[in-house]
Parts: sequence; C-alpha cells; structure tokens
Amino acid sequence: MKLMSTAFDLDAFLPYRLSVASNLVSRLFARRYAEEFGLTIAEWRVIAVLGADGTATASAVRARTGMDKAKVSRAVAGLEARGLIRHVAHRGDRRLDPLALSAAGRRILDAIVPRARALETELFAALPPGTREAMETALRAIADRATVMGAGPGDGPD
Amino acid sequence: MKLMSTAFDLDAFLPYRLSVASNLVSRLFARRYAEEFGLTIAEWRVIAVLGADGTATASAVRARTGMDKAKVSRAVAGLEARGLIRHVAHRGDRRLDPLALSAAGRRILDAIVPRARALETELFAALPPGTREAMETALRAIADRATVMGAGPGDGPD
DNA sequence: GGAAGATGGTTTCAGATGAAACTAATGTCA
DNA sequence: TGACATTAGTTTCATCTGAAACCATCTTCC
Repeated sequence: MKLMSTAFDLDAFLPYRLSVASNLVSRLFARRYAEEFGLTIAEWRVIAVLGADGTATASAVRARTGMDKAKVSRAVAGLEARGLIRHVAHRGDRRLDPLALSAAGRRILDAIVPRARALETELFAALPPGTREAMETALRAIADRATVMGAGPGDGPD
Repeated sequence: MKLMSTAFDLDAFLPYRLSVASNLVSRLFARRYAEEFGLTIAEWRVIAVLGADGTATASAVRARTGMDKAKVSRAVAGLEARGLIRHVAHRGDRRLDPLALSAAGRRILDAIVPRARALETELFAALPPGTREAMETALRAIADRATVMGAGPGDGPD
C-alpha cells in the first residue's frame, strides 16, 4: 500500500504547465529566428521595440520587455555589430543612448514580422477560437500578479 | 513622417507574452522554493514526479517533465547529496537506476505541496473563474503543437 | 559467441545568464 | 559649490545550461 501521502498532480500544476509550454515555444522560435535571420530572441525583441517605437533607449527596451539590462546591452551590441541599428545622439543628457533601426534593420524587421505572425498562427490554429485573446489577457494579468508577488525583474532599482 | 513600415505590436504577440509571464512566474517560484526549502525548480520537479509515481528512473522523469537528461542528472545528484532520494536497486537491467523519495524527501514534499498550491491560488486569484482550467488545456495543446512543429526537447534520440 | 548498435546516465565544454561591481553623466540640497 | 545620491549602460564573475562526447550495460542478429 504505497501511501500517496500527498496527492499532487504535477501535470495539472499551472506554473509547471506554463513553464513547459513557454520553454518549448521559445525554443521553437529561437531556432527559426536563428536559422532564418541569425538573430537571438533578445535581439529580435529589441528590433521589434525599435520598430514599434521608432526610437528607444536601452532602459526603454528593458521596461517594455522585462529583460534585464545586461541582456539588453548584449543584444544591442550584437545588433550594432551587424549594422542593424544606429545611435541617435541625444544632446541634453549624455547618459542616454537612444537607438533606432538602420535601413538594414528595418529590412530585417519587414522580413521577420510575417514569419513571426505565421508561426504564431500555426501554433494556435488548433485551439478553439477566442483562445488566443483570452490567453493574452490572462498572461498579462498573471505577469502583473507575479511581479507584485515579488518576482521582481531580477534587476530592481540597482 | 516616421514610416511604420510594418505595424507590429510586440505586446500582443503571444509567444512573447507567454515567455514574459512564464519567466516571471518561474522566477517567483524559484525564489520561494530556494528560500523556504533550498530546492531548485528542477529538484522540486523530480520530487514531485517521485511523489506522484512512487518510483521513477531519470528517463521517466525526463519524459514526464521535458527536462533534458543532463538537467535531470544534476537535479538527482543534488537531491541525493541531501539525502532526499534513495536508489531502488533494479535487478535485471543494471543501466536503470530507479529512484524514490527517502523519508526526508517525503517530508519535504509534504511541506512544499501546500505552499505550492497556495502560491498558485494566489497567482490566479484575480482571474475570472474557469481561467485556470482553460489555460491548462490551452497550454497543454500549445506545448504539443510546438513539439510537433520542431521544438524537440533539445535532446532527441541521442 | 561476439560485433554492431541501441539505451540509460554522467561528464565535459563552450556559450548564455543574472547579480553585482563599475564607469560615466545628472540631480539634489546644504 | 561641492559632497552625496540617482540613473544609464557596460563589464566582470560565478553559475547554469544544453549539446555533444563519453562510459557502461543491455539487445540484435549473424
């Protein structure tokens, strides 16, 4: 009589399911981005932010994506090395280093976006309609909640 | 006229939202497990599997959790060092190394489960009822789909 | 029986990661 | 003005990670 002292079903534990799904999806996207465009996920995120906002500093990227600043810094260095971004001198506060996409960067963005959208669609194709939207709001709420509960983006006020 | 050549809203991109939420949640749980029990997430997962299945080999854990075998191996080593698991000699096939929780291991499991459940509840408290269950099935489907689409658990048939 | 191959697990190695230290430029306020 | 605290961003360091190499033990099949 193997006592199941505490019946606990890992499979039904949401933080676990979340992590498993997220890791698989991340891996999938990381591979595609790397194969097709030679980009890491962090780099792609920076490009996406710059594409949306036109111009952004490293901290702005950090605030929007939740990546820690070391990661952003490295991604930016990588993009710069490949000439995909340019620096927009900020007269006034010389600590700031506003970035923008270069022409080559914009071309890459234009090439990736349709691919990313296609992958996303393919991923959710099988799910009942509305699931995507529901997940989106739920995930946003969960992220907020986790932050409140102390999952500080590892970075904190220095 | 700053041309938004490709309007793309990263915030609404689900793989991104998934990753952000998952990372925050993982970080939150990792901290709690570490603080309160001195366990890594990988170790906790091994414990959970052993708790549920009674006995399991490293590959069984790998199959159930999707962790790669190196990770499982390290987690097992850690647990063993702390006397939380024991080896169940398998006469027959000496490559196999079935594991089970030791008494101390079971005590830890009994202590963690309520904490894990409480954290999970706290995390989803604010969400509309039913969300948790919906997310669970959706995440499972997404994970399956990602696997099919080529997010192989990094490990493959060696 | 025994070569060739599969399988379970551990270890090595190179690259990624986050936390903390550090540099540089501003702000604050006495 | 000039200490002292803040903020932006980079770099260092110790750790973690996954892929591949590796070892040991079975299986297959001639």
